Amino acid sequence: MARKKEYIEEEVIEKAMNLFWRNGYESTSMQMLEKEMGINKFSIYSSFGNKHGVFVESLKSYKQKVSKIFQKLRDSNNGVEDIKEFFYNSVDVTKKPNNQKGCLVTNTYNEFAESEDKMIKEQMETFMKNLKQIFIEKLRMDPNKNEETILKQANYLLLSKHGLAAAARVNTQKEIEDYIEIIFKNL
Amino acid sequence: MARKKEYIEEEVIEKAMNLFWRNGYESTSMQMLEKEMGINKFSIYSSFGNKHGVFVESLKSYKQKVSKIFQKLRDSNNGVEDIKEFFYNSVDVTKKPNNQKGCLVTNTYNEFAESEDKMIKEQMETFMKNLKQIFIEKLRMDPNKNEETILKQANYLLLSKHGLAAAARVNTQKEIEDYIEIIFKNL
DNA sequence: ACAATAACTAAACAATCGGTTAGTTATATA
DNA sequence: TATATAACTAACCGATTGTTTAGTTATTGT
Repeated sequence: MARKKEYIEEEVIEKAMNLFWRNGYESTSMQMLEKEMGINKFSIYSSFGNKHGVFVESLKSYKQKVSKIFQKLRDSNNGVEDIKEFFYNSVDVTKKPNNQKGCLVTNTYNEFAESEDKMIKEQMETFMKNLKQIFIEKLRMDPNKNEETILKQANYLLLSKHGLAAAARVNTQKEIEDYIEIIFKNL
Repeated sequence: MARKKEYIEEEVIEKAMNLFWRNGYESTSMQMLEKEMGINKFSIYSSFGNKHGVFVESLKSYKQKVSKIFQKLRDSNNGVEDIKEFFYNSVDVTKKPNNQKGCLVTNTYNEFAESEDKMIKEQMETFMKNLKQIFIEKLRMDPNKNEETILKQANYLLLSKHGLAAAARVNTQKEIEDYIEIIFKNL
């Protein structure tokens, strides 16, 4: 029928995701996206509608990227110890390609905290809910914990994880390690 | 010599501060500032130089505003328990005027994490350093803690406070209370 | 090989950004 | 009261924002 696309949407979205991860939503312009994604505005708009659409797809791409770490946590069987391992994995900067800092979801959560963007907020909610559910399952592996304690501690871990992701952007590796150690002393 | 100013700089800066607090730096435009401060651009620029200048003064205004809570913490004598009280005070939304969320310093810390703005970064550093020093003094009130433990726990509290301020923007009062309780469980 | 059509380029769009400036108004001092 | 001068209004600046569109190029099915 007609001409082929000269780019793969999944590939250019991953590049966009890295840019959003580094700069946040507002600070990332269409010009920057053009350059980073290697395609021009027309292609971006025809593939993803608008800037917001690029961002939503980037978030999905990010979720897919971290789903491996999530799956590893889900599949493990050492309870709280696995969560600790998960915390360490999520701040391991050596694994991150371009000096990426923190967690894209947490950054987005913060940047959109006062916004009314339903689509983004919904994505955030489900992400957090999933994570909390995994925490609950891991905590249940300890027969000494009752259900009330488990729910409280899951909440505690969720907020700690949020704080950790925020801290990962500004604090040193050493400070973060000390932080994680004490987090899990309280469980 | 000449005409009098029709506004008080401290007053309009407090209004600007509330706007920055709600929206962050980038998302706050000069137009919004004009409206909120009740004066026009010329006056803003003649009093504060530029947008950045308005923000720096807003940060100072914020520091002054929270200095009472800081002083209360400094003056108290119950060690860790006072820090816990301080944590509760800093998230007490009922005391906040216009649905303000979180802490302006922490929001700024996050927003400027990847920036090279030395003036802002320096303000952040001194703020955090002061807070950490207060934590250390409170922790030293416990004779059972050695100096190494104190430093680690001060770090832990600083990052927890950071996470708390971030969480205060998106989480419920209940979740936050659970979080604070567990933070102080083992200190 | 040709016509249909989708993907490309590049220029332009209105709106908004932070910031400036020419011209007017008010006031303290002389 | 006259004058110097600071504070005001409001229009305007160039640059950049996200988005659109007119015109060109490449590929496909017939």
